[in-house]
Amino acid sequence: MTRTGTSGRAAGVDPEALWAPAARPRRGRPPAHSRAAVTAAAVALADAEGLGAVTMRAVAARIGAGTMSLYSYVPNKETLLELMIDEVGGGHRLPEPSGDWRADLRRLFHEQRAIMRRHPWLPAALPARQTFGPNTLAALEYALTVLAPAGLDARAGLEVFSLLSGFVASHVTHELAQEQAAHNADNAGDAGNTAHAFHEAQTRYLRSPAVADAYPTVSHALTEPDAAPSPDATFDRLLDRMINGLAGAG
Amino acid sequence: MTRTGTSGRAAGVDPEALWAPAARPRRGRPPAHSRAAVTAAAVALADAEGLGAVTMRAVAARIGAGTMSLYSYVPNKETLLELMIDEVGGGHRLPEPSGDWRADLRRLFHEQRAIMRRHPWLPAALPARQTFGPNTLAALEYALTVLAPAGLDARAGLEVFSLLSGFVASHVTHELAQEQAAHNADNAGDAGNTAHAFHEAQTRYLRSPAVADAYPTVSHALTEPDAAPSPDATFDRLLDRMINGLAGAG
DNA sequence: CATATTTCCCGTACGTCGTACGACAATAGC
DNA sequence: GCTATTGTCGTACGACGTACGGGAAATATG
Repeated sequence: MTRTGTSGRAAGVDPEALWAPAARPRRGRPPAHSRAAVTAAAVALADAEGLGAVTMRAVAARIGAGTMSLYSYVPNKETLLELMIDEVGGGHRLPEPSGDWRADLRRLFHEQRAIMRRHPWLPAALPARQTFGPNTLAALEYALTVLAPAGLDARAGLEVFSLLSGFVASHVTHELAQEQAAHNADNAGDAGNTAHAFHEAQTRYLRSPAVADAYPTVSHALTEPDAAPSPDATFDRLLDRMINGLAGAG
Repeated sequence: MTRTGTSGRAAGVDPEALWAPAARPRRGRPPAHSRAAVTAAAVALADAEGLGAVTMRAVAARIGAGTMSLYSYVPNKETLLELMIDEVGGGHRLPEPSGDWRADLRRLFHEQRAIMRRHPWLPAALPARQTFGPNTLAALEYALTVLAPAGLDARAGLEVFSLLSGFVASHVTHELAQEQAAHNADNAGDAGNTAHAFHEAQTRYLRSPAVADAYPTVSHALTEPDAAPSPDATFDRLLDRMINGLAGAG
């Protein structure tokens, strides 16, 4: 392992070289793969088996390459994660701004939600990572353009974008966890059985006198079977409130 | 390594046993340390050298124990992280609800911000981890109690709490990153020199024609030296907006 | 076609991590 | 003392990210 510095921040790679089209030399053995192929394999792996399954060895195996061959295309794993994040950001469909900036923002973050649901590892991969690939920049440019008529300067626009993205990520994580829990409750089969058992133990704990006496409201709130309202409607409602709260009054 | 299941979710340990006072047996060799001491050492280590420095070996060394001795007090590292999170949650000072629920909420999340600034690893450790230790539950109970008169049921209250916590974490991360950048810009000394160089390369990239032409607004917004307004005032303003947006109208 | 040059492939190896296992040590009850 | 019980921790295993460098495959030059 090679850790630089004391915080978790990775060393960082020249962004120009990272995101440039990478002109190929005209001499020597041609590469058997490509950065895009490596990234796509990593994304597919994360989609199928979770972020924890994305190891250099596993990604290499998936494209039929030796482990160390990956380092011809990607300087290190941290960078590969940034490439993955930007790659899935290509799923955005961004129409022209309509003039109604609230509606445009809604559309943008609905797209973000859809992308995150398609790639459940994304919310976990995002925090504390700044990615400036073309797809990420495109989404950001769209948001800032749309927000300009709302009376927000660039600085405030960045803040709003970041907070709304964080909201969407956190909300999707919560959504998916709840759907997973519901799924586990249904089939008592062996798949996800340990997860179900853990959830039961947790509920038992939260209902125990030790908890229920000291924190009655929490105990009740967390153990109610909660007749979940439509996830889509909930998201819409919360997103609207966030947009109004954050960008509402100049 | 022992990974259970396909997602990154850890196996999970019986919460009752985890958070109970752990009555000591009256026979056999007495423990040389305690769960609290292990947790405190881990927190101190994270405070001093970052979350990445928290390894079982390092924590053990800090209290003068063999590495494997830690496993008498803590079932695994994931659980130790949960203990750390709850431990620093003990920093909350929660006065009686005043009747003005907006003011009470503001106070609560100001406390959260202060805690996160004191323990900069906390925002990174929080996401996708559900902790139900006494301090976390106390803060949650406070929030739900305070929110009840605002016309939110338990389910909505949980949502609001989770979203506001996420906001604070994301905001503090951003704050600290900016302060770090400002610090790096000042001293061209060797400490943080690579970080400074990386930031310069990034700025150069964001100003390059390739970026500036395609994403002019972003390029401008991200490379302006931005005369940062008072962090405290910014936080206050955003928190107010979030509170009004999320809990504002029934 | 032969050779030199450039580029890429990837087997091996190192250091680090979390943690399973089990021999050993220290206590309390008999 | 002896035995049962509990805590300590040295050793070891299987993962991980990745440095290193020898060999293979292509092109350029003659």
